[in-house]
Amino acid sequence: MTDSVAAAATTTLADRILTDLTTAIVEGDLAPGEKLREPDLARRFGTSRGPLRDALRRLESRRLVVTTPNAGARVVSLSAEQLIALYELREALEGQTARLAAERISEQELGELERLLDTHEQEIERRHGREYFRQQGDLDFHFRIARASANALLYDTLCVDHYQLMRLYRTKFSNRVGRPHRALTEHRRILDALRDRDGELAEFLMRRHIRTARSAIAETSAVSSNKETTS
Amino acid sequence: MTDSVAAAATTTLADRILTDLTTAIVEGDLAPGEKLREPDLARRFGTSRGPLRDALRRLESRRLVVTTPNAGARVVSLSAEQLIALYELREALEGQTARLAAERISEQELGELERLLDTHEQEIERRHGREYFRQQGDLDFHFRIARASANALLYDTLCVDHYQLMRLYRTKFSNRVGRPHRALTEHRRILDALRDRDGELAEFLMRRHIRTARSAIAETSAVSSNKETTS
DNA sequence: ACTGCTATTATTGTCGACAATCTAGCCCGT
DNA sequence: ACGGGCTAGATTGTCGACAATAATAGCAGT
Repeated sequence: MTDSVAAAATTTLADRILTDLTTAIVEGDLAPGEKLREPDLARRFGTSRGPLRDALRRLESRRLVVTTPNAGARVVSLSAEQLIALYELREALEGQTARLAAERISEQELGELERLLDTHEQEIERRHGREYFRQQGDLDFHFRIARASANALLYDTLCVDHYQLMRLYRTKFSNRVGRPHRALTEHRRILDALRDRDGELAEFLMRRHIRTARSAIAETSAVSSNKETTS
Repeated sequence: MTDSVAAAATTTLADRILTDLTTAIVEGDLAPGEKLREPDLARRFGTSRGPLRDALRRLESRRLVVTTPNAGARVVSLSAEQLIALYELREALEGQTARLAAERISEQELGELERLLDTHEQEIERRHGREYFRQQGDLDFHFRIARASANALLYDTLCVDHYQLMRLYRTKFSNRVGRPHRALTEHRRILDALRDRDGELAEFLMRRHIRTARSAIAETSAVSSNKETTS
């Protein structure tokens, strides 16, 4: 489900710690900026510090923790500037996945995408479309396109290296009224472009779609930074 | 020189191993696909396996080694398909850096880029422009633009995570006659676009520039795979 | 000779302890 | 009272040894 090719059945301790720590961070159990003390965490997961350090290193490569030599690891805490940078990265990567997907997506994948968007529409209409599920679904749409781009490196960079980071910083900003409908429409247009095998248009629409989300963030953070300077 | 902000003066053992192993891989001292046995490497670098495993994990995040659980690490060995995927990733990332750099680059950085290209021209003319130096210079141009994009995440993804991998797989393909001149011209056009603050054009030119290199690779690998099937 | 199993070996995964470094609180001098 | 240096505690970095898993070589049987 998560990885590309059939993952090895054997699961090492560091693997388990990695997933547990990841959920702990994303669910907010470990707050952004919080110090991650190796002895504490080792006790918490019932292992020694060896596998734990291993897991921390992998979390670092997924940008969920930042480490400074001799000073340990902290949960990542993105500034508004860094969050915008993340969206600028997404815009580039996902634009390319859309372009490539238009050339390479299969009929079956097109059908699955269509059904996915139908589900989203229903969710939004009966207002079960509350944040949590909708967000997951939104990312699901984006990641299926990444998979359809048939570029494992692009897929990994997006869906492995930055997936949890996006999840972590998504909650706070995508709750403007009317946005779900708008986003769904944008998704449908992108799907149309894919079906037409129009890579150029698919990229254009995908980039604009992400840029829209980025703008919302930029506004929000501008407001909050104003509040800071005012208070 | 390598990192963005002033790197901490303290250098841990894992850091030293990381750089040494990186050069060993890029210089070809460790061949692609070669098994990396932890006890051997630990002896080679005169440390224990702890810091070595640490370094291996970081090399994994830079995609220079691939690790499978309980089976150890190997030096990366890209297939033609994966190499093309790398260039598709570069096209997306560097196109975006060019676009952003057009908005954000300083006059001083513009001047430095111009001087760099002048140096390249001289190198090419007196045919000191043999592969090694030219490649370094080429990457230098690309990375200065990444820096000028003022997006630390984009810069790191390109210049930290994928730099050595690009170095490793660059030697083999960029030696077509006349290509240096052509590439220099393309670089100058990109610089023009940056100076004009024309982000859209800068992105277009950068993407085409990288796509050209990718096509050369696709041809070469097609030829070699033909040879394989013929033999 | 070849296939399949078994035992040995080697390599990776994990652990606890020691050394080096950083952090925090205290004491002292001005 | 305030600041600087010093000591004590805690935390990270490193090491060597043990356990678990995988790879290999040898052997037996067909």
